[in-house]
Amino acid sequence: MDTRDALLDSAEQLVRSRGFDAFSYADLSAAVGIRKASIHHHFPTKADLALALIVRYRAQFGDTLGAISRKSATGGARLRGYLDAYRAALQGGRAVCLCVAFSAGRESFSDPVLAELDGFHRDGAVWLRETFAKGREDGSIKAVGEPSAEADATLALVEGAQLVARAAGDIERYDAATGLLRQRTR
Amino acid sequence: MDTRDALLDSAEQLVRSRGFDAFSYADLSAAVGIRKASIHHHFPTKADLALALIVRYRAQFGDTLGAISRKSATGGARLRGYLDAYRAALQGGRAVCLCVAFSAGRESFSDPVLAELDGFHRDGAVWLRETFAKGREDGSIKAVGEPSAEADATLALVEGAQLVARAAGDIERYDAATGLLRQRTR
DNA sequence: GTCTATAGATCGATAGAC
DNA sequence: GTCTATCGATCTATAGAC
Repeated sequence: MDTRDALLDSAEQLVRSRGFDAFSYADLSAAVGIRKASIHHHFPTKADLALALIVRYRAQFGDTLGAISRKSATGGARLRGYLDAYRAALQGGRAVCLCVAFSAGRESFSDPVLAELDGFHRDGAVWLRETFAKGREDGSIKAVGEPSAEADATLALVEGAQLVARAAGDIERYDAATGLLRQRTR
Repeated sequence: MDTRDALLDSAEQLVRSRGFDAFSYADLSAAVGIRKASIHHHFPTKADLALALIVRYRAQFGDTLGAISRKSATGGARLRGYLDAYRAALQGGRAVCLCVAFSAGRESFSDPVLAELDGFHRDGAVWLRETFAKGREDGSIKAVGEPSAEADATLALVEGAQLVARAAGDIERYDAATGLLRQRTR
């Protein structure tokens, strides 16, 4: 793996576990094993690093959603895959997904970063809307209301569940918050 | 109002709009109109300030929930009051409530602060559980599942809705995320 | 209780050798 | 592309006069 990717990987982990404002190039230097000045060669400013992180994350998460779609026969299976993906990102309660971390620190970011963050949320809402529409058609999700309203509610639910679970450092909170929704897929 | 309260008020606003790590005693000094060194007289360390903020917020929010309970005749009315309270805290999309801000920055806090934060979440979950139980009895909330599961889901939903709305700087996102739940109270 | 002054650390970022 | 060295700004916190 080249240095740029290693920097992005370590930076993403630091953002997700500590927050964007709470880690420094010194932390990143220690994690990757090169000097602070060398990081600036790859990402001249921290704003450049933030943009690279969110662009990569949005693309990767789009791939993840595509993979869930392909292997899920029903809308309910898709929704369970989505809940599982956010659950895995919690790392047992020691991190949140990058979008939650970025949403929480939105004051620190430039407009291009905020635009990507908004795009990430819109991507997720579109995918969820299709998922609920499918689940309503095939009967694999119970009591489906307006799909776009279900999508907006589900996006907020999983991000809030991550936040609450992370605050307590306990992944049980995520399961408790998402339990009713998961039950609707059985 | 005495200086200590003025400091807490300004600090709370700064935390909710920028995040705990992203404001400094210099910002607080400018907001309140006394010198940085004078702030240390009231709150020797920033950790002391954090604890005072969350303790006060937990107590105030408990009062708010009590007031909602007293003026609400049904479980549904209580739930609408809860959704309204979190909506008002958004300040049009320019801030989040203190618990969301603290949850997001949990790495910056000492154990006593995290214990208060957890207490805040437990208080809210207990109140919501009673609210859903009441709404199920009096028929003012539709399709109520297990009250404690409804409570955990609702807490995560409103915190996530705040996060998404704040990220976009648009309170419409809060209304979109909470619309289905609100509909269940009609 | 508020002030001036400053300590000591850390921050993001840059210059220039190799 | 990575390094040493360093800059100027900012951070939390303290000392001591008033």
